[in-house]
Amino acid sequence: MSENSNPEPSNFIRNIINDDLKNNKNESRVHTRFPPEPNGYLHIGHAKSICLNFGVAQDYEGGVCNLRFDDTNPEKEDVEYTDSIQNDVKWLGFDWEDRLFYASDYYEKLFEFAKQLIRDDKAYVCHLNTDETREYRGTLTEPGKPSPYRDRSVEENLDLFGRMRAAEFDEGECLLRAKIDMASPNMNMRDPAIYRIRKVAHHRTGNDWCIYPMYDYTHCVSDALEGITHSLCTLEFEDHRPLYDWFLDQLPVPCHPQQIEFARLNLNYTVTSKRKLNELVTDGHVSGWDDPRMPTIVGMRRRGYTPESIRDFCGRIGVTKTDTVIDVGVLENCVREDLDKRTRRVLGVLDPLKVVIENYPEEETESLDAPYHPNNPDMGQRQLPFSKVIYIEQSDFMEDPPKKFYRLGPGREVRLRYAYFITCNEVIKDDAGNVVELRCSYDPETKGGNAPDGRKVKGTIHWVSVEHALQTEVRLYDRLFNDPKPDSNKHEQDWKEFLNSDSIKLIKAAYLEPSLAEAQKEDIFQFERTGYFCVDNKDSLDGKPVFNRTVTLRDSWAKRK
RNA sequence: UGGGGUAUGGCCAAGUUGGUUAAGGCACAUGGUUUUGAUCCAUGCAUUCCGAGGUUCGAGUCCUCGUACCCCAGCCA
Repeated sequence: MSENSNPEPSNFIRNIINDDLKNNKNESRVHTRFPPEPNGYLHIGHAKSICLNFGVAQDYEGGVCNLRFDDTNPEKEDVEYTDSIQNDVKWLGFDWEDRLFYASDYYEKLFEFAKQLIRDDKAYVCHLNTDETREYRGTLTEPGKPSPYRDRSVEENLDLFGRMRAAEFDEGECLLRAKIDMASPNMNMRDPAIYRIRKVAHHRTGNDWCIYPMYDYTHCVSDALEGITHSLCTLEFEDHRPLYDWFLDQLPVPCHPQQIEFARLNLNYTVTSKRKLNELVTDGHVSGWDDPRMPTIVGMRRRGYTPESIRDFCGRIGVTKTDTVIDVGVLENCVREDLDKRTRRVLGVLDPLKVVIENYPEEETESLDAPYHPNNPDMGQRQLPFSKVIYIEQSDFMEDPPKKFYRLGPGREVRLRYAYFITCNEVIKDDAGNVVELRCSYDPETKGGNAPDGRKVKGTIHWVSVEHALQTEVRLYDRLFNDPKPDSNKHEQDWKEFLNSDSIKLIKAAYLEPSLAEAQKEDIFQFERTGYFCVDNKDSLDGKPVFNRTVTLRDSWAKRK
């Protein structure tokens, strides 16, 4: 591939790496890692980090990226999540090859390193309880004060730490702490915890351990043990960097990776905090983590978003240290762009209005050629059955149309896509005055959609033969929230009050062209003039696909109204 | 003056060591093509880079002083 066809994005992290390479730092290696805690499902925010970490590695000669589970808090973690996370990363199109690691792989080494810290008088066992620890820590503006246990001897600390591991203490009874600086203006340096006691089973190590290492201690050491060169994380860890470096400076680790922080992704009309996503699920506002309205990877997948579109999105938004809120429209646009070129066009009527073509023979059915893609003949074509009674979209008829309305109205002529010109002769209403049926006539000369006399029609509408239609369920999804910033802390209201009550519209019986009976799970189509739809990967049955609307088409007509 | 960060058009974002007309995408607007009011194509869209001073022949890029916003007081990550 030529390099100009898809130039690498320029961002501050790549600039740092370029400099490092120029200076022969890290033996000119580039080694990153994606380090999720397996305590939930991955979402679009994680996708940014995944694309960054794997993407950077991919783009440099010999660069690699590890998948590492930061599993140091057994109470919240589970194999359900390690499984789903691996699936999601793979689905996004990335490959960690044989480099799947767990922080829990390093428990024994971490324990030995901790003893080293004690021997060097850089760590001590502290018996302050939680409240006391908080008091001793001081506040943002006042320094903390040293724990009364801070000056225990190396021997005593070694003995105590061994007994912590041997389960001789209860949860919360004591901690192993780093001995740094209780007066540091950086709270993270005020003798942070290294190990705490948790008498719970770990999803991988079972009951082997009753003490678990903290993130700050574990992460930097894990990075170093794996030979990571650039440890990319989000902005809130900026204050932790001195501690990251402190641990590595004390310990005989093989290398000292550089932590670099970037801004996490925020999307408007969306929430991405794990807590809130979880609340949506447990409170039943959505059907699960994979509800098509969820910003989770599984949700977006079920919605019909493609890995390509998500990767494209992550590339377009850039990587900076600026706190920003990206317009979801950018994501939707990436989806449309990808789907436009890859999906087959089909006809489907979601809100049917019956049309009887009076001059069309009663029993006749004809088969019409219909290409799958207007700009790409390679995608082939299928046959469309046409007959006397068809459905068109309710919104494609107006009894009293405004100017600029190109569609059907009394006495008007339109083209049925790939079929004939029809003219509306009569409007039939029910007792309540609702339009229930149109009586039309067709021009046999216009088969295929062109008039031999050269006359033009302004509008082309989609349709489906009633007799041949596949009747199935279609779900129209929309944004989950009405407000651009549902979780802004400036709102007085609870974020859930901004839930969009119309985020799902269920159509029990939509009428689709019969070829769709063969659609397979996760196939995506464009229903002409209405949007992109994907076959639900859960509720679809053989021959009876259920469709989820991925995203609508752009609609400049709707905008005009 | 607790500490750490960030400020470039409606939303993102590029802008190496100061040097001509401040990339690009999204959005928006207008025109063209079109059997999807889709796609596609063309054009337009920051006398200005948070503000005020200053240095300089020349500053988004350097200096000074301000302002706004974000993060930090888990035995979570």
